[in-house]
Amino acid sequence: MQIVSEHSRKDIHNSDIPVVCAACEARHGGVCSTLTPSQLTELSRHSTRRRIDPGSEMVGQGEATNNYANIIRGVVKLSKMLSDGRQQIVGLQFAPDFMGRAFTRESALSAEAATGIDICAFPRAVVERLVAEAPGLEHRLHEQALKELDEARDWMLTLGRKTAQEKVASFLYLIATHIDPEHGNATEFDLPLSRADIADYLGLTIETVSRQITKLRKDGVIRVENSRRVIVPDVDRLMRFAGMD
Amino acid sequence: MQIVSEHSRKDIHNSDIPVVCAACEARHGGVCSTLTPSQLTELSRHSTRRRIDPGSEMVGQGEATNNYANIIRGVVKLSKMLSDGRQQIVGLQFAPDFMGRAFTRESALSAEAATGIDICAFPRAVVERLVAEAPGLEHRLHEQALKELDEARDWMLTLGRKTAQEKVASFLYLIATHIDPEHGNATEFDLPLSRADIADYLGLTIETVSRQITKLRKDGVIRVENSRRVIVPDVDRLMRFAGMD
DNA sequence: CGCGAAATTGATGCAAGTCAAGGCATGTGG
DNA sequence: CCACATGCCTTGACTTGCATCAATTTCGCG
Repeated sequence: MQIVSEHSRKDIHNSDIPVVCAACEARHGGVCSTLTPSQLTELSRHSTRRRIDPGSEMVGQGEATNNYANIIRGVVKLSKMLSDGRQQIVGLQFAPDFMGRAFTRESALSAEAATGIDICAFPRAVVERLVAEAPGLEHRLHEQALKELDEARDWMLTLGRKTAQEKVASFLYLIATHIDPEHGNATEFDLPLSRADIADYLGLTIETVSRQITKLRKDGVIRVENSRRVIVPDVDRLMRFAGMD
Repeated sequence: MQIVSEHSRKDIHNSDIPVVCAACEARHGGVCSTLTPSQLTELSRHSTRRRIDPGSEMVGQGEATNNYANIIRGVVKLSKMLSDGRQQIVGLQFAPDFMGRAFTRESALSAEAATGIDICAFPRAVVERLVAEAPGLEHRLHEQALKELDEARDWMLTLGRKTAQEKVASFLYLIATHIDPEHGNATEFDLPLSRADIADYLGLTIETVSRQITKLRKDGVIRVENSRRVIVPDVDRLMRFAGMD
């Protein structure tokens, strides 16, 4: 867990938006959008910005979650493990998602930075107090939970019923539609996950992921540079390879 | 979708609990528990009891959800399908779960009665009005969403990383812990799902499910009668076969 | 009893896993 | 600047677990 924390302690007039928040990339998509300026000020007084290195664990499986956070930049992977070490990634969170679980003290998951990330973290207690007085906030958290539930169920279909080829194509399609702001027909991006992580997300082995990527490349569905950078000339075609119509 | 509906239109004093609700099996576990007597009366004035036959579809994939419902009795399966017909069950709902999605007009799922079920259904509009005035209700719905999210993620681990044997054992363990009120070390129950449904829930084929059940039987982990009735002499042992420690 | 649906069982094939070797970057110390 | 180590990724040869195809068998029910 890395450093660079920075309390915002300026004397701000209540009706103004705190400077840290005004410049915040997550201000509109994130939970903060439902708060009044004074609530935002209250929250920001207790918030800390953190930069976290790729690969470092944020919350271990079974640990108490004492903090909530908005992801400002980067990708977080949520995963579960069996006692013998088999692992499954059960969700990815992209900026500006909200992280941490309202009303549940225990996390059954471990959260780990897939890329380098920036977060804006708040202590549990402050969030819970705000939830009690701002009904819009709970509504917002509820919506986020429903969105995650939909994503989880979509992925269950992928895990249970798709072939390795379709799984890998589905993953690439997911990344293409979540990372790249472009929504045109062609797109290009860096994979936020290693082959090992992709395998854990898709319920496959590293070797199978690698072979399927090679196959998609040979079929002209994607082009690959440096094994991390992917170019998708035709997103619709990728989607068809993913078994989605 | 089957019949036997019965409006509750008695003249009830506001401070009393409606008779239909007083006798309702779902009153405590379900969403209704957070409502005041007058809100409960309001809700019950618009509610209908329905009995639904096994196998009949309640909401199709992509259809609008115009009703919410509490499950009074039975098991509902939520599933998703690919365009070529491959199917995956993404969740089971047991009484007294709440069904239907708050704040989302489209269901990306289809809901089907796995067993014969009884539900208590309310129109969308009434629920939404109550949510607006009863903050406790949204909290309750939020909690249900988080519970379903946890279950979905647990199942992702099962789908992605467990062997066929572990998957079937996991399913039997799930049913044992959800159907049977007994929490002792031994238990006995009827499977609410056919082999085909079990296969769709586990991402396997009917044949593999059947073979693994036979194998568990030969290993003495379970006993089977009439192919639906299952006896688990040692639940902890079943749990170990499910890959859970 | 006899029909149809559901479940079991067996034989065979194939997709994905396993095991093992090698490639390709990036880093480090001599 | 090179020699060597290290961490990913790719590729190949082989194995295996589950799917597929094909009969039966059992169950539920008129």
